[in-house]
Amino acid sequence: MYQLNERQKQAVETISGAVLVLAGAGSGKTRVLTERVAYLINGKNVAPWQILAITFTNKAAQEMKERIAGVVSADMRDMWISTFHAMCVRMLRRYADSLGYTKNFLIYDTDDTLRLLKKILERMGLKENKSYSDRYIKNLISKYKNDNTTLDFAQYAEERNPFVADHAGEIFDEYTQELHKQNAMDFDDLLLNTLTLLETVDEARIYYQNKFHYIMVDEYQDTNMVQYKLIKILSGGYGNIFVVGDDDQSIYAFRGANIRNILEFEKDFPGAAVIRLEQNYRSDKKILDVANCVIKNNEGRKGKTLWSNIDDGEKPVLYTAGSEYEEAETIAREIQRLSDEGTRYADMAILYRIHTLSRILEEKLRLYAVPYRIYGGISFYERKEIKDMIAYLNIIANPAADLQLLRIINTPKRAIGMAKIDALARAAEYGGMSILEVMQKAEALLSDKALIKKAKEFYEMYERMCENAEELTVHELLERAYEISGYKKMLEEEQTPEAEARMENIAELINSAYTYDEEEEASLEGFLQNIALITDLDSMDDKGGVTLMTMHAAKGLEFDTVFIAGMDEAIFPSQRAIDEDNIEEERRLCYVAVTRAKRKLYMLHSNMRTLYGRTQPSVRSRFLDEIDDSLLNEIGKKKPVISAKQPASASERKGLFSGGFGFQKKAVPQKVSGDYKIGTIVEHKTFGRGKVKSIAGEGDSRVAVVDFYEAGEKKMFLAFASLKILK
DNA sequence: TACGTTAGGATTTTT
DNA sequence: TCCTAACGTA
Repeated sequence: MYQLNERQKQAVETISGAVLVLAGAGSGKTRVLTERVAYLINGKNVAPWQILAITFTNKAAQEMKERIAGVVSADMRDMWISTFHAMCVRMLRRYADSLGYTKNFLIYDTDDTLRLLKKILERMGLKENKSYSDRYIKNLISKYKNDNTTLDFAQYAEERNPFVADHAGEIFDEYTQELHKQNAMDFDDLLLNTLTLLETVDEARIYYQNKFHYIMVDEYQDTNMVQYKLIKILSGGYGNIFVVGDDDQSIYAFRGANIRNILEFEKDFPGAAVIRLEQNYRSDKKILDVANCVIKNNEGRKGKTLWSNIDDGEKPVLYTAGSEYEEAETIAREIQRLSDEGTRYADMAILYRIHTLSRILEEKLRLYAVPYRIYGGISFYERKEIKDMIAYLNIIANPAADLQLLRIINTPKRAIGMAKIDALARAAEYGGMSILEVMQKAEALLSDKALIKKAKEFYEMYERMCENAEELTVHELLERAYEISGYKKMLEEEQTPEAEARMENIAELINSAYTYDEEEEASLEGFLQNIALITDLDSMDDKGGVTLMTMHAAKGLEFDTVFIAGMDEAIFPSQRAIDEDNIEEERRLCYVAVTRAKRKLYMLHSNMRTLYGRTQPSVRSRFLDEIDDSLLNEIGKKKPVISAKQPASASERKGLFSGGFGFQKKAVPQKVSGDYKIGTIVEHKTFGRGKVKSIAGEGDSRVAVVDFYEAGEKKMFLAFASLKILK
């Protein structure tokens, strides 16, 4: 491993006071963080329990733990290396009662939160009101909590969206009350309540301020207002606060991150040292030039210029395609070529702004037999089957967990529908008891015969699940619930690839429970209390395919070769960002995407694109225009060319990279295609099949007269018509 | 209650 | 275009 450079060394050894390290992409910030911990412990005799290191994801925390363990011999179990949320849970479990919760409070994840809000909105009769969608309200509440303003929610909401002013306050109050009644906190409450704890409970504040002599925060540009305040208080004892971040990589404003935290660090912590890490050890100089060219157009930034000693690669490529099909095919073909040259699939990635672009990419990768893996979408613990199984565990551990019970009361199907659920819930409300209790005493409490029967059946099943539960390990309980509930049978009978995947996921869950059971003090309660915070069980196992992911998901990763697809206006930057004038964050995203590449970078744009069912001419991204022409190897058509659903012409498919790039080695099956000519048989979605009678015009305005067999003669702009060429 | 049809909506995502 | 959620019907 290389020697630390001067700046890195300075960052490692400046241990007292406030320090801001502006660490550009690939500048070795993780290295600095681990070396610094090692320096504190080995060199300065700091005890591990006096150190607090905070990350954003479990994965990052895990990685840091492993790397520190490699360079430090001291016992690290006493050192706090965790995410913000895990840290808060730890503090709250200790002091929960001083905030009016019990120590075993529940953590509501996104899904639980949405369910609860749905219930409240329905109760208030706002279900059909489009202004009050559950997702929107959830985001608004989350933003409100993250911002930590002095406004109350009703005011906050009204400022942002007058259409929601009437009921915002009431919804929020209901939501808060309901959570508290359930002894539950949502993700944002974890942070917010910890802040309240530290602000109002002297004992807790003094304890932690004295405990943590050295505090370190990774990815500081992603912190929100509450997180900033937490850090501010926690470092109030010794004042040794060390944050690492890159304002140019702040891409999470939409979920509450506030870039002001990093921009104003020196104001927030007067006398702070600022260290810039600008030497990049990852990318070729030519790639960094592109990144610098783009990011320098941002106004609100600290200012950094990345440089690199590596300079033996090729110029980044800008490829202009005629259609998204051609774009995808170009990528697939080039990947195939690079693979033949010896680049491993796992060292290549395709990045895009929106998930929807992955579909066509997938299609073409399959066509060219390129192995790939798609990341994103739902994470392991958000999957339905996993949440269902967890719900079963939850009701075993806590019979009063109504929300969890409702989740699985009719999964698998038990003929307990809306009407029956309603009746049960009402009886529970009326009797002041849980729904399970109602089912237990069904005969005494209910009158409907069919309902009593169902309730008894369910309760008997539940009892079998709970039988000597205390003596069983978590994975045993899971296996039993899986069987007894009929969930296993349901999936087995489905006989679809989806059900197959679900079964594999549940097997994976049981497996992770098994691992947990090995721990000391393993208990069902312990397992459930931590599970809401775990998310990346499906961590990146490289099975060796090309990686497809959003640019957001790619932050922190690196690849030898990176393709950025869909560099079109309205996609990247997104239409929303253009409308709301949020271009700077998009530009930072572009910077992140570009700097993922180590040796080769391809940026692609298409002159024509079908998105959400509409085929439209597409203009190249403004970010591409910001790059000096001399830095890029431009390939492909400059002028928009007409293309229907298939790549335009046979001559184009042969040598897409006509400048000497990728000729095709493998024969690949192709669908019939060709250019529009008089006599071409075409198909239109509504008009059906027809024959081209004449063509006039040029470029975008090329018009064809088509004689449809059934609909008769129609004049069509080829650029918009979305005609399928049959012959 | 379950299933088929239709209308509307469609970024980015961790905990 | 495609997916989901909500609605109406057997």
